[in-house]
Amino acid sequence: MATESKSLETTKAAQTYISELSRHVGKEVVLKGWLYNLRSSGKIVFPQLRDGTGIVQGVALKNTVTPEVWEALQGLGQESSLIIRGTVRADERAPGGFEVDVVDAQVLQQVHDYPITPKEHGTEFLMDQRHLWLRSRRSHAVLKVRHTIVQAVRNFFDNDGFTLADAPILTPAACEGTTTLFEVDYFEGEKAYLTQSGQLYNEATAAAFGKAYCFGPTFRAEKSKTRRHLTEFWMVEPEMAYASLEDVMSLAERMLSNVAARVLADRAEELKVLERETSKLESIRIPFPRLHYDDAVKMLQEGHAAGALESRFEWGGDFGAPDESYISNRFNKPLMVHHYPASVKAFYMARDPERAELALGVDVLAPEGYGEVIGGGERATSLEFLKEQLALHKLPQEAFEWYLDLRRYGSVPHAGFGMGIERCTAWMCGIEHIRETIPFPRMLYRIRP
RNA sequence: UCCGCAGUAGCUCAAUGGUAGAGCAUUCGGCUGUUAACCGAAGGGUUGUAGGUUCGAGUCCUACCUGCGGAGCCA
Repeated sequence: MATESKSLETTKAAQTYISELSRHVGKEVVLKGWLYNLRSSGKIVFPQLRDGTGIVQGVALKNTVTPEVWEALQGLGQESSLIIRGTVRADERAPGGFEVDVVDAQVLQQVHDYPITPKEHGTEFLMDQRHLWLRSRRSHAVLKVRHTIVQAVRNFFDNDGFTLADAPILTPAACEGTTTLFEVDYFEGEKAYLTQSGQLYNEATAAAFGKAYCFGPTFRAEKSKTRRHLTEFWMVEPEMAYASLEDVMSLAERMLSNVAARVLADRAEELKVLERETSKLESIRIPFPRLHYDDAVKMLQEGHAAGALESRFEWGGDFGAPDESYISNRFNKPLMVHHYPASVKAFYMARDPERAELALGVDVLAPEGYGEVIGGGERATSLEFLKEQLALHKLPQEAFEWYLDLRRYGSVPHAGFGMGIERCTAWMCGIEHIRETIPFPRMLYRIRP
């Protein structure tokens, strides 16, 4: 239910954004946005305007505005689009510190039935209304933090000598397992899949640029229904030629501490909206604790003996969610667990020369139960070893010939990692659900809106 | 795929097996400083679907549907 406004004359006026109001105190400005909330008290109304950069309260008195303006503001519903002309005034009573004394107002569209009210709502309902929920303070704050994380990550790599060289999204074969691929039926005589990692292509670009990274969407057809999973998520993957496991761990901790510092500096307001304890982010500083898989297993077995864990963890397995939480909760910083058994890691992982059963891999486990945010390691360099591994993992060698070429022509030690942007965002924001960290989440049982 | 939980007004939730209710939202009225404003009034329901038990089912039973949480797997 909506009524169109007839005259849009004032839309031509130069717009001031709410975030810039401090520079316009005492001056007249034109604000263009949407009604966040309206309160009225007889002969005074308080329209709260939202414009994407902030929220500000306007004040209109019946005897200081024209009858037309007064009438236009009466009974205006949430998210009505409108333009306000008024004078900026510093006011301690206002949440943002400023108010606007309304001189003129132009309603572009009156709205009366906006579905998201200022009261509580369930997640299912809000997710169905995601296209509108994005306008809320909370979504706005989370996505602003995401934006800053992406920006910080890219700046970090750009300033560290990395070249952005994106990996393809349509691929002919799996990078890791074949069970979690989305199949695309388009290329003649051949099946294609949506990428589940840019990893293998990064190894090619690292050999071309020395240090390269890709940043893009990733698809996993996992039947996972947890707060840590999306079927479509964004991943940043750096890869370095002439680099070791040690180099990758150092890169990961430098990047994460850099990102945390950026979020603290640029998104203080948003962290406040999200009621995030900033001390948790302040502790994300170099160096991060490092734990050998053997020692992690010992820690888990002691945990079981002390009654903190239900089942006794045996050497050789991969950690389950409760195991991860138990270990990472013993540290107040991100924890780097390295030297996993090769059997639980991907085929391209390099082996520990001293102990062939160990892979030179590392997982970075975020504190507070956020789990694995980074996975990476050193890659195998030997052509023969990789051929064996492909066979062992029952992967078709023809599909990987181009990859094997990287070992035929100038094979060097190299290493890299992948970080899930959404998991990182959920952690920095301190929110329960990863699905709030992406504008339009795709999950098992959710492809709309 | 497996285990557990839930579906009642637009939304969030109540309702011993006995007349289906409240707050918010909406509509109307009141209020010159409201902060999820407040006060008064009105409209709003095939209780997820289909069966069953019962004099009587929102409530008990069965199946299905939808969603949520977790496991496995992963970032």
